[in-house]
Amino acid sequence: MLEKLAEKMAGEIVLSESPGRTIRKWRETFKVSQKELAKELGVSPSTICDYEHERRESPGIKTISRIVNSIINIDRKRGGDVLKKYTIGVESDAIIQIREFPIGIPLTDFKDVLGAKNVSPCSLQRDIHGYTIVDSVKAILSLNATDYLKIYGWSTERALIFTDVRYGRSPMVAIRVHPLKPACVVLHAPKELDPLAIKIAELENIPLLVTKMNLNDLIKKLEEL
Amino acid sequence: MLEKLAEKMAGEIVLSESPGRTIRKWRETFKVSQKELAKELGVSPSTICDYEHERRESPGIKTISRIVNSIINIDRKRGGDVLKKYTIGVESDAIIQIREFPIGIPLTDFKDVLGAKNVSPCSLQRDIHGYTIVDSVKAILSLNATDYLKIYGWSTERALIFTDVRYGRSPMVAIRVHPLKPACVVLHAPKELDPLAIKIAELENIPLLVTKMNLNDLIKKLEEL
DNA sequence: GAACATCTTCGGCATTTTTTGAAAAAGTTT
DNA sequence: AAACTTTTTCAAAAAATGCCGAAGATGTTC
Repeated sequence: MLEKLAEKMAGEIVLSESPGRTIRKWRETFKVSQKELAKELGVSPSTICDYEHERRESPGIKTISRIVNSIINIDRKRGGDVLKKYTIGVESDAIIQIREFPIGIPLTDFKDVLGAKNVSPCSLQRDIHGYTIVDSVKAILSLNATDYLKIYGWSTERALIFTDVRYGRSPMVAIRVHPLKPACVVLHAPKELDPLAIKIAELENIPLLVTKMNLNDLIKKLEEL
Repeated sequence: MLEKLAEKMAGEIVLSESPGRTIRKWRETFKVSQKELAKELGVSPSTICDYEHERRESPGIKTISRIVNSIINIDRKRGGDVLKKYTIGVESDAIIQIREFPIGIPLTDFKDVLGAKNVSPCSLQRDIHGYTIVDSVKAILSLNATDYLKIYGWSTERALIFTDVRYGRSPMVAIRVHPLKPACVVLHAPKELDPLAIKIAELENIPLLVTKMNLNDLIKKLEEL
């Protein structure tokens, strides 16, 4: 989530008609003075001013990267007040990871990477555009209906990976009652598998995969995708 | 939507551990050769290669901006095949505009800008972080449950502005049955106002505003926010 | 309005970028 | 394996960035 904000800031600056003004906009949004920012960056305040006034027409990306990170960092040191405004609601630790793929990848490839098995009678003939890894127990405890938005990154054409699964029933029930349906559900190392979970998968026509891969390996493998 | 993709590309490149590899990732995602990209940019292919190999540690943002725009442009000239993959689902014209504010703004300010009236008994003591303008008739015809995600940009702390409104009943019913609730609903120039709409607003405790401002003016005013 | 902090402007210099073109390397097709 | 396209490497020269520090302008607070 935070990563996305940083990317948004950087992207906006780069593509802006007036990069300097955009830098300023963000600095002011975070209520950081030039002096403060300069100190964090280890440069003199006049340098910041020069950037904001576009004395350099095309600052290097390292400079932009440092500026963005410094602004965020200053806010963090202060307690992250502005940051919190962007991380909708509470920064729940129920969501372990959210990722988007640059382009759709075939679900079958995704399955193979996970070393997973399709336990539902649903076809894997489709592409997904990202995945979300959710701690199923924490999710039930901490996520309210609105927070589900977070589970879906950009599109619903994504896989939902549930970890810490008992029987796989509650994750599927949650999906059943919610209007936003993922393209695929992955249960990570369930103790047992509730037939009802499979039934729901069938009803909703959402492929249900099961993997027993170690969680860290799984995350690593996915990151390589 | 397209703007966001460009921003994402630029932001990713700037903040990447390896900007060169990220440039390459995007070039390849769009299936553009170095030569082709070089031609579009008006530089020699070796230049592109040098960037991808980070011969320059911190290229200027103008360079990045040109690269991102060129890649997208090439795809566009070809028919926008890759671009389409990013505009999740159909580029519905039901959504007229989506915007995020850098920071929350008081709902009362928002109301004043619209020259709107609060027809519900709900308090305006809250901030919103963005708004979505939706053509209510087209929305009913073309948006399915999953597409509602699009209506909500980043957060649900936003105003939903419905245009082309008859009585304001169906927009409110849609909100009633959906788990994601906006912070405020604005009806644009309804012919009449159904009491049920107000009742739902009250039940859900969502302020219901009505404005008669001309749509173009309204969009313009909002853009100035 | 004096004292203060914040911001703006700019000369100047070391360091980098930007870019080319040519030649070599790597990958594809036939 | 020849013919082809695409990618890699690199020296060199002009241009631009990155940065400082001092002096002036602008705003704020007491």
